[in-house]
Amino acid sequence: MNTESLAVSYSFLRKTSLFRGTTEEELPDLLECLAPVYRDYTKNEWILRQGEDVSSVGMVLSGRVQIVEEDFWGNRHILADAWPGDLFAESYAFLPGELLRVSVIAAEPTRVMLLESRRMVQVCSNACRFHSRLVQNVLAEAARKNLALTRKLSHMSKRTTREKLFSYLSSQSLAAGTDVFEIPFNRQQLADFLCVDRSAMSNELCKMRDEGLLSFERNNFHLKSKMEL
Amino acid sequence: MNTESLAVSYSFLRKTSLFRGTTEEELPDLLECLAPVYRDYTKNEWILRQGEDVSSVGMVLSGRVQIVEEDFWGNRHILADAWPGDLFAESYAFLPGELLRVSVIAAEPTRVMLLESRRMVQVCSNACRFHSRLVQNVLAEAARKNLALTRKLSHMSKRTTREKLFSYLSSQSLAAGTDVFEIPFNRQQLADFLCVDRSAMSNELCKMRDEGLLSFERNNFHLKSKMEL
DNA sequence: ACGAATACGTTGCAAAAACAACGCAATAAA
DNA sequence: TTTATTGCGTTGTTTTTGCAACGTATTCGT
Repeated sequence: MNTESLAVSYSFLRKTSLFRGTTEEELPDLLECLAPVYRDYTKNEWILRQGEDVSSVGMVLSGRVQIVEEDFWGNRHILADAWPGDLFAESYAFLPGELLRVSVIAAEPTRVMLLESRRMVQVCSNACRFHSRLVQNVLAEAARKNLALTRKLSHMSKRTTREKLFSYLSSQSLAAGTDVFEIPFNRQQLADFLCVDRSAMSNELCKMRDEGLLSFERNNFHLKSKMEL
Repeated sequence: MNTESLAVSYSFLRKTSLFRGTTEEELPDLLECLAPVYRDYTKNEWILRQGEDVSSVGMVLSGRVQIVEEDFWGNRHILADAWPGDLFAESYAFLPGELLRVSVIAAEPTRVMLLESRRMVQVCSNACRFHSRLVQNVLAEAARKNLALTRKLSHMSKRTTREKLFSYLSSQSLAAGTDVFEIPFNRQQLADFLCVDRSAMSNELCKMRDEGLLSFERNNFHLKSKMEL
């Protein structure tokens, strides 16, 4: 692990969810105020280990990291990838005393930026309005993630594949505002998202179609209301 | 719905997750700066409706509200209760343009406080350091919720009841730091949490015990490591 | 001490899901 | 054009689950 402090491209940062909306001119001041720490890791090097108490938000600048979980028996599960611009450990950083339940490892040679959460929310005489933007972005990201998790959970909490499908499709339909809509998944991806078997799901989908509850072609669906039955 | 603006007890507010850590003296200034709107609702009166675009965080002051979801066919599901001190619609409030996918209804005669999210993150000449505390609290709550959802999801994404149990118990064991630990659920609550049938779960648990993978008595569990097998 | 309520395990059966294997059409690559 | 590859549906078999019903020990209220 190398801790040289090299420059980051402002244009790159301004595209990230964290710094979105900051102007070219205020970004340098903001960065100075945040006092980021830059670190370089080789492939397969640990960035954060399960059990640590972190107080900084991480951002991938280049390369790629994996969020992994080791269970009681030492089995390792990959929970997520983080690509350039993505944050990691952000939930833990804002919860002092909460120990990491996951580890973060560099999947490739990777450079990251660490931002102390304290500095992100703290008052700072000269950069308050930049902080305000930063806080808005962090809150919006947390909120977005929260809603996505809540929605996924509401589908997955259904007992049968049919109910999971209805829950998901109903949600998509309401989001689209019409009973005819397109989904962003193919069958395998939808099955993975709902945590069910693809063929079983495909089967159920066709049964539902045969019963007249809906119709579809590829990713295009049409939910039938009670009126149409 | 009544919009009288009556006082709130400071001692009550200081116990809520949102205002935790504020001092008795700074709270009045902070409240003035936040310009809360107070509203009273009768039983079964809608507070927020699906499809609305909210920009304020709600807090229940007295009574109780329910977060409900209406699906494509009009079936109503109760997603959660919010009690005095609890927030609602907080994820939506920080996402401008994101339309409510749930409704909020008063389950009893209820008084709520609405706080514009803009005012919570905005710079304000005289109360910056109070805002800093508020922002910390909001972020910490979002982070806490996020972690809880992620963990629950990681259990629920397992295919079989046995795997769900292992995922949950392993997580509890790691949190406790020992292989002997207590869980905060009885069997029915655990089954509800993992979204499986109680009797099927009980059955699986006993099979796992008979196979020597773990032992338990009531809420006390002991996970056996590979060494012990 | 008594009956009621609760928590938990157990069993059998029917329903549903996972799994594996295969066929077919559409698309992409050679 | 021919040959892989991908996406999707279909079928049959095995495993797992949900569901309903019941037995028993423990707790609780009176």
